[in-house]
Amino acid sequence: MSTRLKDIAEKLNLSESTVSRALSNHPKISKKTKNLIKELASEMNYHPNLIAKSLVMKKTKTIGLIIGDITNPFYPEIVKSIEEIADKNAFNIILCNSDYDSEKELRHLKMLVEKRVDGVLLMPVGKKIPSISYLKTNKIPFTLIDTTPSEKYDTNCVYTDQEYGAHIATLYLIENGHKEIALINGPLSISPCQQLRNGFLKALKENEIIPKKHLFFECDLKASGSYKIIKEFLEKNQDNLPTAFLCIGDKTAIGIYDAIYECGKSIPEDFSIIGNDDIPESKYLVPPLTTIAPPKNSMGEEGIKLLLEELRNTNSTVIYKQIRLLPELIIRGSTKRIKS
Amino acid sequence: MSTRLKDIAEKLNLSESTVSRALSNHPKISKKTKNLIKELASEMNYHPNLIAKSLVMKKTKTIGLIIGDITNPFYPEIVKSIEEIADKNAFNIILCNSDYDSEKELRHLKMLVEKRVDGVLLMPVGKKIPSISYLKTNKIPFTLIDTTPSEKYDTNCVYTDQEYGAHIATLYLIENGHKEIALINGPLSISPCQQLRNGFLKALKENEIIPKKHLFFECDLKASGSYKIIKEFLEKNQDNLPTAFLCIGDKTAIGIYDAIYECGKSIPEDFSIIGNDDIPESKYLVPPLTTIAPPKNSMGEEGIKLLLEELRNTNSTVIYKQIRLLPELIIRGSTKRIKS
DNA sequence: TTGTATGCGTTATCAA
DNA sequence: TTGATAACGCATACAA
Repeated sequence: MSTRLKDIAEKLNLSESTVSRALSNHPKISKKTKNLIKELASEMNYHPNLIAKSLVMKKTKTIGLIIGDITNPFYPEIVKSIEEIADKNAFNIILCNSDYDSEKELRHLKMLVEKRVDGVLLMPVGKKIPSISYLKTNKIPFTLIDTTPSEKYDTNCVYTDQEYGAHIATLYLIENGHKEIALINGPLSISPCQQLRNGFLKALKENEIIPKKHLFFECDLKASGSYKIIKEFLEKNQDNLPTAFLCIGDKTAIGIYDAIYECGKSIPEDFSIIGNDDIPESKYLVPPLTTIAPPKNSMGEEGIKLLLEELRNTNSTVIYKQIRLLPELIIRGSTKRIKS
Repeated sequence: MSTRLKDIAEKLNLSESTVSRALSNHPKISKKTKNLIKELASEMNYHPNLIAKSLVMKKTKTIGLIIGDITNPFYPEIVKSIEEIADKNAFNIILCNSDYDSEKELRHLKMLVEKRVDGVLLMPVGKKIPSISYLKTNKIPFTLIDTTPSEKYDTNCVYTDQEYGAHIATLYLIENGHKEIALINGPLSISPCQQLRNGFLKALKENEIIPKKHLFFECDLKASGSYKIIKEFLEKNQDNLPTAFLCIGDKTAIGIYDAIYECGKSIPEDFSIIGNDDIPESKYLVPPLTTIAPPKNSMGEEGIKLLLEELRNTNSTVIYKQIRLLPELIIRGSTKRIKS
């Protein structure tokens, strides 16, 4: 049994309240007794029971963080900056992996609510409606990270403008003489893929390049997905080939590297490639991958800050903020100027 | 205000206790009232307050996990397997980064204790004495991951036998004709570095190779550390060069890659290199890095299992287990057979 | 400046 | 099968 306020109080013939006050630096207490109490407390190896305190205060000083999978190199930086700022504000993080499964996400969410976390940071998977409405109906403060808010819900969120990223990446290719650009996208049902497409089309249009149907591909988001599709494409087509690939993710780009190399072609001599995500291994690829880098640290920082702000805000009227962050094109070795 | 047992009880003219029993599937309760209560509970959007429950039960179903830095690619896999198994056992994880600072580690530890986590999983930094004795004196169940127990403490721990790893790696080099092998180590004050050295020396001795002083290096653990030292070494020495490098970490190996390339030499033609850690980017290096791979998943799994076991064990006598795990040599492209 | 009493939401013990 | 009551460890309003 760990020692309680009561134990200290009894030894000193004081009341629990004074002990409580002494230990929480309450103003109305004499220096003498305060020091006395503090000394004994540390002698008795007292550690306040934050569970009991939470019950009284209705605050746990912990927030829930739900991500896809910490093993995905996209997340660690985000998680780190969140934990860092949370720590500075005396909050702890309960980390949950949804494994991109919205049922699991919801299950975690329920647990977090039952544990009475003060708020939730959510990086939702595909259909985010159930989780969001759950949070809403239970009035849990939360902010969404790396997702655009659906129109139906007003929420705190921070997102990176992927359309912008796709746009500058495509412009960069065009400026370097590329006109036949393939878009290796993921399922169009999810927002980032739509945004990639939009930014891509926008850049094409601005340069009066007509999109060609046979250069649009849709794969799953693993390296193996793009590998298969592009390998087959390269084997079957000798002409009408693109000079560049714009990919929905770095993993996708890696699949394309493999496909290209297996066909005896080289990068960037035969094809320029741009990825998206800037996962750590991308800079070690041969050649190092040019990629659209999301502002991971900012996403984490702004996300947790937004949440903490809402937690501090005692007004009943909450004003939701949507923070738009811009990705950055990191130019490495997988892109090359060609004669146009 | 979220709804409480009391709210449900009042609406039904029942006592709190029956409602409690109904909701926790207590046997002694009639089906009728049970169903009645359950229905109303979900109607009223009831979520049990686990804080209150924890206070009574003295169990929080959450465990603290302290690692160095989630941004270090060594950790995510470990964290993932821990979270997965914890989840299956209805536990949550509070994640803390120590940033390899033992004061910060201790600070986190105190917070975790105050939050009354049921147990702690600790991947301690250098001097682990303060944290461990803190856990001991407070009787917090814990297990150490990726660290050998100091003799003074008996604790639960899972560790990988780095001496074994260094041994098989060195043997592999020797079998492939290498005799002049440089050891790029970290500070000998920390245990893994000593183990690396021991395994290395053992293999040398078994093959009657006499260790040469000028082939022992001691750097910090960043890529920049080994880079500087080896670059200088290669520039100053034309002969007496080693044919292979055994490194304390993959990062260290990356620094050596850079140094070697800048001196116009190549891998593995001029030098064979073996790393240690198997971080994700290593397989994308050119050439892909041969490395000693710690059993990350097993470390996480065995660690959390050990802790859960201790938590389940209601006996007052605890038997501590030390689980020894073996690393594996992953042979990729950075090592080559030479004529001996 | 200190003490008393009450409540936070739950489970558990004992009666009914 | 159900209910009343105490307890978990703390904070706070009110009284002294």
